[in-house]
Amino acid sequence: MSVATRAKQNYLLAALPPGDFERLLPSLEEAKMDLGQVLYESGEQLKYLYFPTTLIASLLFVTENGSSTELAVAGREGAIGVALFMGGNSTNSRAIVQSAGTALALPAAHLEEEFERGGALQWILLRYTQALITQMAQTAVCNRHHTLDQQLCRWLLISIDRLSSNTLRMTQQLIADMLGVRREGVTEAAGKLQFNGAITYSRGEITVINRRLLEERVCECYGVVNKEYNRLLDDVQIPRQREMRRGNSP
Amino acid sequence: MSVATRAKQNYLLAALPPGDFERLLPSLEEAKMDLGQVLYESGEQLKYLYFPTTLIASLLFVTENGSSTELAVAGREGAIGVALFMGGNSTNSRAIVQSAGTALALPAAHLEEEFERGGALQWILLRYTQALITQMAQTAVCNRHHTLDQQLCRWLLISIDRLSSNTLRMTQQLIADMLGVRREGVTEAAGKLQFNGAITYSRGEITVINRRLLEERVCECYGVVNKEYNRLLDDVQIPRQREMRRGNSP
DNA sequence: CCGCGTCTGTGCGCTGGCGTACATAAAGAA
DNA sequence: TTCTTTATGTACGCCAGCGCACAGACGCGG
Repeated sequence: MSVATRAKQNYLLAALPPGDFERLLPSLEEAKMDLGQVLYESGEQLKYLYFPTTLIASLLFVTENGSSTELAVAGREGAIGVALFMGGNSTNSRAIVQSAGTALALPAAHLEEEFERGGALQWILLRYTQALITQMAQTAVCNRHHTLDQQLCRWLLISIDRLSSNTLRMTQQLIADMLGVRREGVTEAAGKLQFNGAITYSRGEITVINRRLLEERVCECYGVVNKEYNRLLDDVQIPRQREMRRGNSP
Repeated sequence: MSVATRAKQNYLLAALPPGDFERLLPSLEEAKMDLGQVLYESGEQLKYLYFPTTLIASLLFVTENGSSTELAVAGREGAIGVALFMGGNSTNSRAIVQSAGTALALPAAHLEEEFERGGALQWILLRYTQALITQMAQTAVCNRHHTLDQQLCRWLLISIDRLSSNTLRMTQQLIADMLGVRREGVTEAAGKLQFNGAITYSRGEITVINRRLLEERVCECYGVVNKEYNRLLDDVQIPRQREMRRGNSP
């Protein structure tokens, strides 16, 4: 598969107008990554902006005492490493691969160069960042107000939305780490979902067999974030018909 | 007090190089706002980017059932309405005045124009946004892992950091709404702090009398966010000595 | 000065999630 | 096979925070 074909699998890259897309292409490096692999570490100088094509990554924060919290998830609909163009070049969070696959890596220097042009890439990345902010904000809300059961549903939906299959390779321990809860809590919540026929699982493989049931149980956060993504990305996905600038004149 | 003098009270504006600063000045409108006043509503088209000079604003998300969560706080060290330049021009959150005071309002059109230049203002606003992201992320972490007692300490410190006094006009009910908890919970936590001599309060007025005690009790989140702000803002505060571009070459 | 609205204090039962400890079960290695 | 590791199930006590109900207490307006 050519890099161009791969690149089209990432929604942000696919939304670039032809000129910008082709200018970017030679700088993109394919990266195949396994479950648990670290894209960047907290405080570390970022080297690449990653555009996932098939992988999913999780943005985690790890506290002093070792407990963690997932702040957001990014897959083919987004990019990983926004601190590179926002300034600072590093984050407090850690990004790890939640589902193995490939991404295209854009070296920091090329990203900066392209971002500085102030063209389509800048515009798209900023909008995506806005969507990412929404996701993080909703995570804060969800952590405050919603039950573990609901959060697990949300997490499962978010994950399979970014995959082409509805099977995840993921132990309950790992899910617990993402959600920042006890593993036993996940066991219990997952048990209920399995009992209700929403999912099946065994030893590190979870399959969603009835998506509707998850959607019935999930909290509003899932929908809120999706809606906001769509609002922002709908604009992005017809970039050629729009003026490549900020503002939303009709 | 002249607009220029006022503008210098906001750290972001103050950090602009003379040229950019003066170009911006005529567009800035002074706004005096009271406690509880809404800067923008969820989903509403933003009209201004606000640079607080003395007021503090709270970014809130309100869920379907009416409970709320504070996502971040912004005062003279920042700006309110980042969605304006990030794209989308609206947010899911609501911004309300948490402590009465003044702000300078930059109309959306002027902001866009200036942002498009890709100069100092863009650079500073993006960095600030990165800091804001950190704050939101840490709120998510804090909501997950830390106790109400700790969160109240954090909230108090964040607030007085943005004021010149250490007295807040704020009822416990309002604090509870910000933190997304019960009012009774705040009463209890505040009671402990008063007993320990960290604060005093009565009927909508809280005074921090021993900051150290708060710092001893607060969770790591407070420090993490501050440190990241400083890392990002230290660069900003010596803008004339730096090249006004991204990257952090020594 | 009185009355009323607002703000704060307190009590009680409930539940979600935690910490801990240990039991079973499946996959892989020898 | 048998042993070992890893994944999942279950149980028990504990506590933070919730929801609810109501009791002072302060302050303002009439």
